[in-house]
Amino acid sequence: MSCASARRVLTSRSCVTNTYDYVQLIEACIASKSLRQGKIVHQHLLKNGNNNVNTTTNTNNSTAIALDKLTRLYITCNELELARRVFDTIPNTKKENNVILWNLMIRAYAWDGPFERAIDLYNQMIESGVTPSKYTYPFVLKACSGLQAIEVGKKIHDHAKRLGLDSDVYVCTALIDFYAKCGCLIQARNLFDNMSNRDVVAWNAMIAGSSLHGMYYDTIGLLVQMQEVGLIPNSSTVVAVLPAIGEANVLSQGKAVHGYCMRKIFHADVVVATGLLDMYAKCWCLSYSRRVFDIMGVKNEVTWSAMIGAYVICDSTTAALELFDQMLLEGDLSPSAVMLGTILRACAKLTDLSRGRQIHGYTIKSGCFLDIMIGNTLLSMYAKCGIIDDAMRFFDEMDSKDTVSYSAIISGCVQNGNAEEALHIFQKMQMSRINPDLATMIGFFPACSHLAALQHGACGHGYSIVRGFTTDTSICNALIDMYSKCGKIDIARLVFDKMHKRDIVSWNAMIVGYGIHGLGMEALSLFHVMQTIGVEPDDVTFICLLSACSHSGLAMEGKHWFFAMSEDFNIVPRLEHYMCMVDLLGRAGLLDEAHDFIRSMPFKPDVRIWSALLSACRIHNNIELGEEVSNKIQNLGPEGTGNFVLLSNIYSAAGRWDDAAHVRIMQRDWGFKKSPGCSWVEINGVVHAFVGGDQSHPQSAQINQKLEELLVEMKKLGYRAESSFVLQDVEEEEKERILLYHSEKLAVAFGILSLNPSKPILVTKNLRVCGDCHTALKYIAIITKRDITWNLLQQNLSCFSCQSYYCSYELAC
DNA sequence: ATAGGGTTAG
Repeated sequence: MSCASARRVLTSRSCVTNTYDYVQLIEACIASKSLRQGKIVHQHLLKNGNNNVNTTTNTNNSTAIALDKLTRLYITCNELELARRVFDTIPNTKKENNVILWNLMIRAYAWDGPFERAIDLYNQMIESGVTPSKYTYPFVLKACSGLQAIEVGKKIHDHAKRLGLDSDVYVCTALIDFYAKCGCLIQARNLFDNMSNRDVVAWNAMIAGSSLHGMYYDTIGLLVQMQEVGLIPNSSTVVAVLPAIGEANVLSQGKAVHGYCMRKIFHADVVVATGLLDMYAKCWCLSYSRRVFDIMGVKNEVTWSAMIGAYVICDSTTAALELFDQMLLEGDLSPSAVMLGTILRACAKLTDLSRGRQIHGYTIKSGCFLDIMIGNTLLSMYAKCGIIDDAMRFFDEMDSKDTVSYSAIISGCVQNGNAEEALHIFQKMQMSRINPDLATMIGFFPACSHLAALQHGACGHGYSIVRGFTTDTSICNALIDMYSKCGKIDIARLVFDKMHKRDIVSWNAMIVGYGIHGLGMEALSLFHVMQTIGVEPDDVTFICLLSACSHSGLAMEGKHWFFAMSEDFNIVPRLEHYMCMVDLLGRAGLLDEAHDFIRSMPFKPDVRIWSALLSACRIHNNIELGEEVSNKIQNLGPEGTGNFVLLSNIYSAAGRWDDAAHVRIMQRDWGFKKSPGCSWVEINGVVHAFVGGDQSHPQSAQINQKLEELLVEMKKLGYRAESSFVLQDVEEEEKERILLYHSEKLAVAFGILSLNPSKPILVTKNLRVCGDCHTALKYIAIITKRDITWNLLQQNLSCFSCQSYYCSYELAC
């Protein structure tokens, strides 16, 4: 019966007497995919057909057949919910021998999700006593790999084995595909090797699995072997191979595959062409990507997404947004969640908050707002645009959070200068039983670095070893940074030496580590090693190297490498490099040279450049130049927070109290706030912070008492309060009191009280350590026989006495 | 076929 005649039957109100007629009507609807007509038949069946149900076994049977057909119709028309509702009304007794209908239903879920329902249905099928067929397994296993449900999949593998179906080519290929997609490449390979007849599909499953997990050499090896046994790679093989080539950045291999596609005329296939486009982008060949894109006859939504993504990968962010606009103008396609995610990442890269907010609105309208991937991208976009409060609120309001959500907020907090909150969220993450993965840890270690939270960092290191992350280069880079900033330069070097593969970040991080420890010669010799083994330094390397020279007083070497940078390494110095040089010359006491250097710069000096010089004026007590530089900073406008403090301190130290007060008043009038000097110490994983004169700590009384005791002992050894560091005009005795309650000393005293005497005390400070505290610490270390170490956070505000960022009392300063 | 979170410098 055709659909048109079916419509006639229904609209003529002629009586459909027998359910068999319904079956024919529905079959007509399936053939023409006519959902509307199908629903009308369904209504009739419900009204009239019910009368027939339960009358005779015969009609009952045919009703079941009609319901079976209806289920198929709804599946064909992508109406999964309707299909399921009809499916559930078919009595179990009528479904026992109908494996095909079960398979169809499971396939529908495996195709569009929710995957859980495919697995539920499979289990229900077994419970109802229906024996799965070889067609059942590919579907239910696809659902398992979609959910990465390894354990469930293994159980299903057992079922198949018991039914003797695992030797079937289809089932076995499905199993290989499942194991490979879930990362169980060894199991997949075992099954593959034991197969008696491997067809192209089986090879493709194995290749796709290796490629997906970035196993480049395995992937290419399989591709070669497949041809050796006489099989010809098809377009699916090519599509499977491309991601591995892209990830491994092997352009030559990518071109070879492209050539193969041309010969086989695969390149006209949208999927193949999109794969090629993406591969070229990952090899940073944007122009090739664009050429593939431009000559494509058919482009679909994925193609556009891939091309826009290609621009984002290659840092052509503006071009990505332009192409997106062009696509919207052409008007045929509406952006998917994946594409919106890509656009949001472009906004984040450009810190284009208004555009990001606009896309956020769009995701709400289009409903893909609920997609967890989109949620995470939005979260990260807000964090990268510096709107951490919005990011936090967004995070709290997210319905479901996964590892990525936590990783994004943790690194977001660190990026926005709130490392303490990052550690806090990391702890919450563990309480909510979401396991930190590799990327989480890469975000977590910098939080430890910022707080010098060595215990947290070392725990994270242990966890990373257990989880097998420490073979990863980025993890090791983060560890080098963490250990060196927590004062453990030796461990940092150990991590560096043990690394399987070092990239430029590893070398830079290690050089910085030496720099902040005042080990300029080690930094230089590492730089030398780097060159002898042929590692090309980048622009960051020179910033690291110059700052290392600066903090070790290696002015000559610094100057040499600054000029060599552009002459021998073809690296054009940026403003940052010039800043390092001003800092280097200034610290070395070459104030005039530094000043001349600023005048000769090809850039307009900004606040940071002048501040570097001003700090040098403070170190070398050059009031005249200090005043001049300070005026320059004031003329630059209200960016120079904190510089008033520097100038005021210069006056105070010289006893020019009126001038100092004048600067302070000016600062107040300009509405600047000085960030308070703050010191902290980590005790059993808890960070305790103190500001000067702080009495808010629960153990404040004990701390004060300890300090008074120490003062007596220190005086016996010859300590004299260095009152020039008290920048207020008060009596000597008062000055001694103020100095005693500086945040540095509070933190040290608390460390002595709380930590086992055998344990070293690491005190971290956000600003320069006061010279009196520096001296006092040496006495305290001797009196208490403790290993006490400073850790300074701000590069520009290094240790007052030795001008190293990080300094141990044992150092000769 | 496209796809979320990540390391170094100032």
